[in-house]
Amino acid sequence: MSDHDSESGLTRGELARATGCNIETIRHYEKIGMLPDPPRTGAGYRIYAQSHAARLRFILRARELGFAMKDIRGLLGLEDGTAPTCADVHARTERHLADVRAKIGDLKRIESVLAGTAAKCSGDEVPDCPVLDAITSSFVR
Amino acid sequence: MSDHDSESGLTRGELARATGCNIETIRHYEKIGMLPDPPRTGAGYRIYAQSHAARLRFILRARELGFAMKDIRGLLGLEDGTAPTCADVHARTERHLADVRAKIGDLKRIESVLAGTAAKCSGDEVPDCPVLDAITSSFVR
DNA sequence: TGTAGGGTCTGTAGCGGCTACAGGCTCAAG
DNA sequence: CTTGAGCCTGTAGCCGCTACAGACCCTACA
Repeated sequence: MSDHDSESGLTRGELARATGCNIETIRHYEKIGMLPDPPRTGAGYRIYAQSHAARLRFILRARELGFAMKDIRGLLGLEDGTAPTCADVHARTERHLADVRAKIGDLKRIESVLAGTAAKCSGDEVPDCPVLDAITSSFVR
Repeated sequence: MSDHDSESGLTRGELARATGCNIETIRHYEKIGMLPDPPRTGAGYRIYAQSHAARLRFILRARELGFAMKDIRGLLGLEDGTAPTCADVHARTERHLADVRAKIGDLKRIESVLAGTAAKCSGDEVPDCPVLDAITSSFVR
């Protein structure tokens, strides 16, 4: 199978290189139904079309944006088999955005505790490490 | 075993309630060596001392602060069997703090992409959902 | 035509950090 | 003496991959 026998038609390795996705991950996504099973050659090799690549790229970008797998399924219309409406997508995005903001808040609280305690300790000889003390007595949230 | 036969001496369930930790998690931490095996009654019931409770609280707080398990091991002196020096603790905290800040940065980039795209879409009838378009074409990082 | 090397195929096991059973034992209260 | 809660062990499952092993196939070069 050369690179040029048709404009499309990628092997699994080619798809992996084209998308930057780990080759095993592609198989994984097929197994869990995130990517449709591609057609095969006589010998059983997968042949991916550009539509597969587009879908995989979508999944990878959504993942970069922190969407959970079940959200990505929803965005792809895999939950009930119907294409999601614009309102669906909007709602899902807003919910995810709220989660992201909450997580930022959590991490900022963590950051301030860590920064405060690390500043107290120069790393030199100090009895009763203030960092360990802070961990044993700090409450986050 | 009553609650009052000695000042200390907790069963597993009591320890779980006292620390807010899931009872199974305690067993898990013992299995992976984060908590020492406690002494047992004749019938095999675990009896935890206050030192176990203190250690478990330490682990739980460190976890709340987002430390990875291997860092917590380090903070507890479980990596090489020696108590960590103040400098060790400081370095580990600074490294973790840097990780936390990096994660905050990642999430903020994600937030801005999500907020920007969600704002473009009212959820009403719009051709070519801008959210899906943004996902298919946005790069984070 | 043979062979070496890459790529691909399948199935399965492992990671971290738990969580949730099943099936049995023990303990305290009534 | 029974009942029900709690404890014991071992094992399996969760997510989202990742990494094999062992077999097959395909291409290039001699």
